[in-house]
Amino acid sequence: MYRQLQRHLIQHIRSFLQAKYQLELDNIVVEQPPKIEFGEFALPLCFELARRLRKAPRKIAEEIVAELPPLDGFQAFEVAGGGYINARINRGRAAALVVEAQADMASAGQAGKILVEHTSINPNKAAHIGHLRNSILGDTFVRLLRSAGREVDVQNYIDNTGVQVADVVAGFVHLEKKSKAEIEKIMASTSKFDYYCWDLYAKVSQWYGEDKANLQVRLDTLHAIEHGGNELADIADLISTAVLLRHLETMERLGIEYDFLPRESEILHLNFWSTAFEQLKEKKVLYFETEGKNNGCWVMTRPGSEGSAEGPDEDAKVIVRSNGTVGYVGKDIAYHLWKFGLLGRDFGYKRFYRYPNGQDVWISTSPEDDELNHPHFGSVSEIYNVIDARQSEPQETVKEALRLLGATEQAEHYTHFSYEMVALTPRCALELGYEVSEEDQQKSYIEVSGRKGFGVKADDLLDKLILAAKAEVDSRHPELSDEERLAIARQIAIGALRYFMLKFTKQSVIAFDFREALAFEGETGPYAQYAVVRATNIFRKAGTTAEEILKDSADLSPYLEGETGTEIWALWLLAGQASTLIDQCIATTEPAYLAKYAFQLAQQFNNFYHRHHILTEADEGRKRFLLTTAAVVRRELIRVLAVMGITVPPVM
RNA sequence: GGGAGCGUAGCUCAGGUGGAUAGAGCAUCUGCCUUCUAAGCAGAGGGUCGCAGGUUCGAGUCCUGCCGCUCCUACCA
Repeated sequence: MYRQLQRHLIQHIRSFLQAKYQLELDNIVVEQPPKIEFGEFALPLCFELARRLRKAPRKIAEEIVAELPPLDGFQAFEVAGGGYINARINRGRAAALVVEAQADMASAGQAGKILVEHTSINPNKAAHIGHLRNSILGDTFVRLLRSAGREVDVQNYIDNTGVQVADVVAGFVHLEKKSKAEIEKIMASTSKFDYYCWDLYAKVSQWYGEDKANLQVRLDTLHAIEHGGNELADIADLISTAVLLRHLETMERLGIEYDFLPRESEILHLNFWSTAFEQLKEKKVLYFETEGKNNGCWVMTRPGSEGSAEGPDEDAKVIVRSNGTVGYVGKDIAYHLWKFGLLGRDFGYKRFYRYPNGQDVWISTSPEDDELNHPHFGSVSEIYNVIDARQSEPQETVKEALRLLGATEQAEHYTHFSYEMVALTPRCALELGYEVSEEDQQKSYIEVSGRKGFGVKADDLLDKLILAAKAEVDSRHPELSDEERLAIARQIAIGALRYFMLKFTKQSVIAFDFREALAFEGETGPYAQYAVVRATNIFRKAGTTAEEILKDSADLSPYLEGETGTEIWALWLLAGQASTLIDQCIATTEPAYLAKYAFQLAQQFNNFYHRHHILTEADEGRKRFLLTTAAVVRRELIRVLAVMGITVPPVM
């Protein structure tokens, strides 16, 4: 409702300004007045006009208000403050729009498929809370896009041939002296092979520090894996596939699913790089350095730098080393050319995993294993890479390479969805039994490190949340079966976790603390879920449903006037802004706004719930109005929570 | 050295392209369960928006300079 009316208002003002002053404003700012009594929209444009028209803002506002023609759906335009123009909408009409919800549905899907890449955890250890932030942000953004009618493919990039996997392979083979068969036995004996690798990974990192020769083992292992077709590569494939499956299971617990898993092994073996290298050389994006410290390397000038006037550009980014091997940025350039359909090559595809709903996850594979009738991923028009802020430099390099290759359009639709890391508070680290140095104890947070085995595992946190929620549900609903209570506890735990990860803005480091993450009160997911449950209870006790109430609505305008009416109208207005918020979250790639909105809507509903007792209302018309109010808020709250991947239990 | 970001209540954080009296949650204190579930509601205290200048009708927001903190800046991935 709000989004639609706002568009009409801007259009109306624009054409009026053109007719009256021959003014063409490309950006008409619309705000919401600080108080609902002032109306629904506030236009500060007269302050801007004051300079151009050389008149006092208030004077201009009076002039405009006096001559502005009426607009359908709007009741009045008024001058306020030092020169604001406030607009009042017709409450009854607007409320009817909210009830219908038709006009507010996402604008017809724009053309062009979008690719969102998120999660991309190295398949050598269990997922931790930092990975959770990535996946939850990415998954929520996917849901935002889909709710706006966009077609989205979700990719989870698997670096199955990198050093991190090599580290664990070296750990199994050299530290634990395990054969492939013995590793397979370990896998079969545990349901959490990723946990086993977590500990081993930490041990290996320490082992490297003990002897320089061990570092050579690491390098040799890496090279064997990259080359492929040997025992170590087979073991790497075995381990990385097993850990990847664990990651999919962990994410599935949170309702996070993928469409395609491109692997680095295919990027290597299908020679994506050599094709990209030809293009990069031909377009002179890379040049061969013949002197200085980068002598013998293929390098790229850094974005923003003009290179040095004389002598070699020592600051240039090395893409191909002097020994002829390519770094990961090079492989990433090739991969991104593929994403936009500019590489001229494709992966092989095979099915890897099937979700309970029948949806398949595909994985990249060699041409021999390519399944018939597979879907094609890639060749999209827009991409979003959910990758933490530390990688912004390489991300810029890839984008710059696209630009220099002439793919300017694609580079513009390349978005690094950047976010800050999750760290642990020193208190939390101590609680977990880690040794914390004096120096670290003084810090406000300590960075999580998979290499040191320092962090909170995703599955552990979720288990802890479920346990805490279960205890609450047990005490509140002894009449339910254990199975039912567990199902509810799971929904609450997921709601708490997803909301927690979304409530912070992306650029804020989350200093993780169990006390806050395990909270179910205040600004949390369960708070919003509870508001919906309360609304549901009203309809159940009234012997009807919210859907039924919304089917036929009378004229609500009589109940939206006066002091009480205005107070309830504020709730309607907020409920009518869901689509505005979804648009805003997409435009700014910031899901936190939606979390904030959901909380505010729940908060205002709880307030309404407390002040207006619906079932004992004697006036039938008024009772009907209050029920409609609850039904509308409930529907929008459920819708917004669903975009955040949060479902609502039947009772709490 | 260069680049990016951050600094707002005791703590954790919001504060679209400058706009009306700087807001939440937690914590502390005071009330409210015979009512549609108290995972809730109402209220109180708590602020030199890091510091100093500048831009203008107007600055937490923009510019400059300081102070403090973090990350990036390898022929590792």
